Amino acid sequence: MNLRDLRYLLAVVEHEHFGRAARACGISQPTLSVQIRKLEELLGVALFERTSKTVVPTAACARLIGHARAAVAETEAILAVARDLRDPLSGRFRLGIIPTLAPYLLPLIFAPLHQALPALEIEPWEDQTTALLDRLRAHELDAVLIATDIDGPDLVSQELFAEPFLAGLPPDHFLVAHKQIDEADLAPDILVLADGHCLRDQTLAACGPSGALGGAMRASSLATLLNMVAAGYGTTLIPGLAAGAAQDAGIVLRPLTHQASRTVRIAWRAHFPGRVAVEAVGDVIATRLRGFSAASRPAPADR
Amino acid sequence: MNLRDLRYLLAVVEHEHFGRAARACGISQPTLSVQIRKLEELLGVALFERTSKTVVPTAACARLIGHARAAVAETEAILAVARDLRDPLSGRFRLGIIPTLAPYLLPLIFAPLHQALPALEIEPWEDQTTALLDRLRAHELDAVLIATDIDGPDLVSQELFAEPFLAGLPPDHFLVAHKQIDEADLAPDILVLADGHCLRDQTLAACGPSGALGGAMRASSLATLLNMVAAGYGTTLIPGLAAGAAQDAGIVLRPLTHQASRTVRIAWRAHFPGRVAVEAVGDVIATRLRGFSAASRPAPADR
DNA sequence: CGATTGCGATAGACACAGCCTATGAGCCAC
DNA sequence: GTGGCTCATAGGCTGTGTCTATCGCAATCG
Repeated sequence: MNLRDLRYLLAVVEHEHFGRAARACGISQPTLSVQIRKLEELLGVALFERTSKTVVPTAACARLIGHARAAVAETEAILAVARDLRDPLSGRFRLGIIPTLAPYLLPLIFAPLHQALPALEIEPWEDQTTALLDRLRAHELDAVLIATDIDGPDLVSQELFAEPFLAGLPPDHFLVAHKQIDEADLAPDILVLADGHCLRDQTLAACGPSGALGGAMRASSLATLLNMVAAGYGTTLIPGLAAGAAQDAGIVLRPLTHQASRTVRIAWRAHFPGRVAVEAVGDVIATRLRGFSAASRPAPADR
Repeated sequence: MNLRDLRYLLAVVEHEHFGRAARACGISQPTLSVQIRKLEELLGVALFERTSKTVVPTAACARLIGHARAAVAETEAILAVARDLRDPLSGRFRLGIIPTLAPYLLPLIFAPLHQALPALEIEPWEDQTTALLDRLRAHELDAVLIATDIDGPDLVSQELFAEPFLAGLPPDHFLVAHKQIDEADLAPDILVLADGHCLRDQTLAACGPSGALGGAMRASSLATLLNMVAAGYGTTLIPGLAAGAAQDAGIVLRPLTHQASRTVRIAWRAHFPGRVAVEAVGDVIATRLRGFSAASRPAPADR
């Protein structure tokens, strides 16, 4: 049985006239006659009582058309829903973001995203990189914002912007006297985040593994870390976007000699059909952050 | 869009695997891939996120499958209902019967009909011939039992049995002395039914138009007529099937010289698809009444 | 009363859509 | 690297839905 046949059936029921029903269906009358006849043979039931003057639905037909109408209506609904869903820049967009980025980046991009992609409902999800990638692979996220390179061939990513690090010092630290600080000089009393935060690895990579970096001193969040540095427990690397928060906490910032930085990227499943939405989101973020790394570097001062 | 495509869609959603879904649908995997691809193009929406290892429905797909399931279910319902309706010897059967026949014929045929056609629900409708034919033409009846020939080419009929007439006399009527009565002898004081009853016309045709037949004396029902005859108001022709009722009323019956009779037939629309049901009903009635006219005639005594 | 009109059914030709098999391309495991 | 799994692609075939042309029937009209 075919949906087309059901439409034909409904048309004949409505018009009680093969010629007019055929015209309404955009087909010729013989075609309609043949198709109705076939439907009757398929169902094993006479659907219409035809004379040269009248076409009247049989009792059996009356029992069937309700279901036929419902079936046709459901397929119309499918088309209607599909039409609504057609715009890839609409609907829910579940975006994972790492914790050292989310609190500082989200306030910057929320408004631009809403303005550029008004139909896209961004649903942020904050977790560490590995958890985000797991959820991404499990189709529980549509894209993630991370600061590391990604692995397998199942995921692809795009660079959005470079986030420079700054040296974060307690106000009374002896390095405060320096205008610029070598990453390695931070190592002796550097504080880092707990395992799993990519910022921890990035800090260690930039400043070198200092055996001294207080074993117990692993902050569970960047906010905690900032407060500990401000309280004089040690130094740390501050991601550029958190600079404001660090200063608010009372931390003194200094540019780094080797301009250590991390690259923020958006990643998604290689086969994700909503790729255009991901790229649109990425573009908005990259545009909003354009010039950020340059501006926050000590140098050119041209903007 | 095609129902087949929706079935394919549901299969892929269920199996999350093109090969197995194709096998479940009884088609090859390439065919399924192509059809799903076409459906996606038609809807303008990606339905599945495919990798070499996994097939996962997209969010859009999840929004659609409910409707797809409903549409498929409705068509299954159509097939199921049609299966139930397929037996032409089942369902409602609206049977019109003329008033001079119904009370006496129905008790005879109800049980045989129910036994022979248990799935057929006979719905009797009692009215005069012209009203019955109107309703028949209006598709409000499936067949009618009448005692006249029918007209147009839109209706066809089949003879069921001959119903002989008997002379009906008041017990004290002078003709009671005769063993057999000539139809014409009844004319002088004959009573007839009201206009519209075919029995009226048949009586007049058999006995000849007697100018004397009391103008005001037109009974509205055969039962009334019988009682009036029994009370001595006149004579009449009694249809054979009403013989018992006539005797119960106190009427004396006598055979007729010319063996006047009427033919009971079943009629239906020439294009009525339920023709087999009509003929089955007719057969049951004819079988039940077989030998009736012979038996009620005075003669052969061989049965 | 024959001609015309309007109806659905039928016949034959054609084109397209769905199906197949064979093959390709990507990924994974051994 | 090779074999095996996945889905995608290509090319050829068949079935069927479609058309136009025509028929048969019944009602209407001049």
